[in-house]
Amino acid sequence: MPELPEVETVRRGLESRLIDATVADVVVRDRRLRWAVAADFEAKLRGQRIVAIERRSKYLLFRLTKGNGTEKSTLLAHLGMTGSFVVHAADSPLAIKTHDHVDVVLTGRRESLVLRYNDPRRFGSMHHFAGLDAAQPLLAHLGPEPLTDQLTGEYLYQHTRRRSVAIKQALMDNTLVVGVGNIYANESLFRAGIHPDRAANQVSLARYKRLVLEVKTVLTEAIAAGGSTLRDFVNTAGQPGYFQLDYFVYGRDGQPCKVCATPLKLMRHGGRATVFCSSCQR
DNA sequence: CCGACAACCTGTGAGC
DNA sequence: TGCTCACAGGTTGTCG
Repeated sequence: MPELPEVETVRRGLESRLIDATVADVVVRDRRLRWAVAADFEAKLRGQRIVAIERRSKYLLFRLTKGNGTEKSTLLAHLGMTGSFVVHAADSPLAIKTHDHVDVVLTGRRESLVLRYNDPRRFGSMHHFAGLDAAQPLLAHLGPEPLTDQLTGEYLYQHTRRRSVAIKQALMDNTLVVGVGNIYANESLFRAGIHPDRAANQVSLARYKRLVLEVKTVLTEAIAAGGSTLRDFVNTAGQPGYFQLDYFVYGRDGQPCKVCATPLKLMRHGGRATVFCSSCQR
């Protein structure tokens, strides 16, 4: 389901309802996520108050405190391919659906809430750890955030000089830059006019500058649209996205390029579909 | 260090 | 209607 814009959409939805709520209970129905949910997960979370909800790459970080506020910890969650968080009022009918794996029951300022995690493919994950630890193994090797000044054309150029992989694959490498998944890699390469199969070390500095501009633009547009609507994406109110981002290439193989009408081509990089225009992208 | 590929899972849609 | 197959937003781990 989620790429960075979707995760950011979820983060904003959760933030609007869960700040200052306190964990009253945790129910884990299936511990078998990407990594097994720790045996002491429920106990660690009970009594914690949510003070902030942040995002790093496609991870959500719920910042927590307990007691007088000096004891800080973090709930780290990833939605994988098919995970979703939906906030329910605790007193409304709550039929358990297939793949509703985790409930976090929260005492809010006005009403009791249930934060429910559903994930059919179970590629998502949940961890609780002490502190705000940037050294957490899952976070330690992540590249810069795309929507910060840390991502520049110069940065990408410098860090791809010895990389012969296709630019498409480099762009999706989380150690180089985070948050660019398959959809937005396809879209930003099209917008930048760069052939997805071009070796990363054969892309000029000028073209990396253009690519960075397009990555930032397409991600920003998608966030503004509330996350793209793809299959089962739902926001934290349980509603599907209301806006289908107007894709140039993603999912359009065989159809005419919206710029030059050349039929779009399909190829694969690491098992992931790449759609491109052989005329517009060089 | 780099790159290729398998693995983790279930659901859905296409084709027969 | 029902079966089989390919494929789907992500990331880690292993091997050469």
